[in-house]
Amino acid sequence: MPELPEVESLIRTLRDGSPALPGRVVMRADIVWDGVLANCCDNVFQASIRNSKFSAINRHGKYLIFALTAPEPPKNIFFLIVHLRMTGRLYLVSQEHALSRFTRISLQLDEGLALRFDDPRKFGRVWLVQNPAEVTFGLGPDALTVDFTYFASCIVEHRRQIKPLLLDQSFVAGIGNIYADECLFRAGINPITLSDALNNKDIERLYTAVIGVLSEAVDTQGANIDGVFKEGRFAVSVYGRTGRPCLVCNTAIAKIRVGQRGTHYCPSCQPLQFNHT
DNA sequence: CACTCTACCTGTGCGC
DNA sequence: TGCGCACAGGTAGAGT
Repeated sequence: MPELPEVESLIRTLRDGSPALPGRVVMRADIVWDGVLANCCDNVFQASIRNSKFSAINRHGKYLIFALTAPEPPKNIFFLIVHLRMTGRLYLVSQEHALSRFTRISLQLDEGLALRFDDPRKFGRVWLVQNPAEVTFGLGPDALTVDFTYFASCIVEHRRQIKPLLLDQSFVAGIGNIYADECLFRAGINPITLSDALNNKDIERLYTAVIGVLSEAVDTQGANIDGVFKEGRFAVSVYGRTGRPCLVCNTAIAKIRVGQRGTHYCPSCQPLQFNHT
């Protein structure tokens, strides 16, 4: 599942890899499945993006934000927003490369290239907007650069289980199920601890864990999880390791459901200490 | 406000 | 081999 580190990794590949996306011009848009278009119809999408040139690539949480320059003066800037959700994939290939059965959009570019969006589950969406905030207005600050004061005050001002709070994109943007489990493990915090029961030291450890886990995962091009997501080299400690020994204390990793999500943790390293009411 | 459930989807992997 | 089914999870929206 692409989360913040996988999305950031993808941006770097598209921006700095070879071939690179910035500077490429869209010759034609092929919408293979129009359910992927979140805010416009097939015709409008094709007409709007045609002959536009890709420039900056950015990200807010798990949303990819592609700046494009329209061809005719005044050459206004607009944005293609992409959310990969769970199984979306975005990649640059030669136009000769055959479409996969899961290709939903193929953008034909100059220089014989194509930007493909594949998504078996059809959960991923794309938007075309004048301002990225039209899509990202509900998101909290990006998890990689969130500041401690904001982070700490949101935690104590709410009274929610800490894991669902970490997953709440309006609190911080970018953490998904895998990294939520990893961050809580590193911080030694039980996933169902109520947020207002955390003291300053706990919050500091959690903040350090969030920034640390996510930046390490970015540095290693994302997570490496058997059968789930194997693009990168970031080794998970608890996610998907149910029943296997904790890497710190050898206790069997437990799996429970928290807010309808599979949740992995070490009962010994992450004891539930203070959920008084 | 916090929570739970459902819908959206389909590939994968299990038990039988 | 093949069938049925639980499972995976990001997000929105409705309901408790």
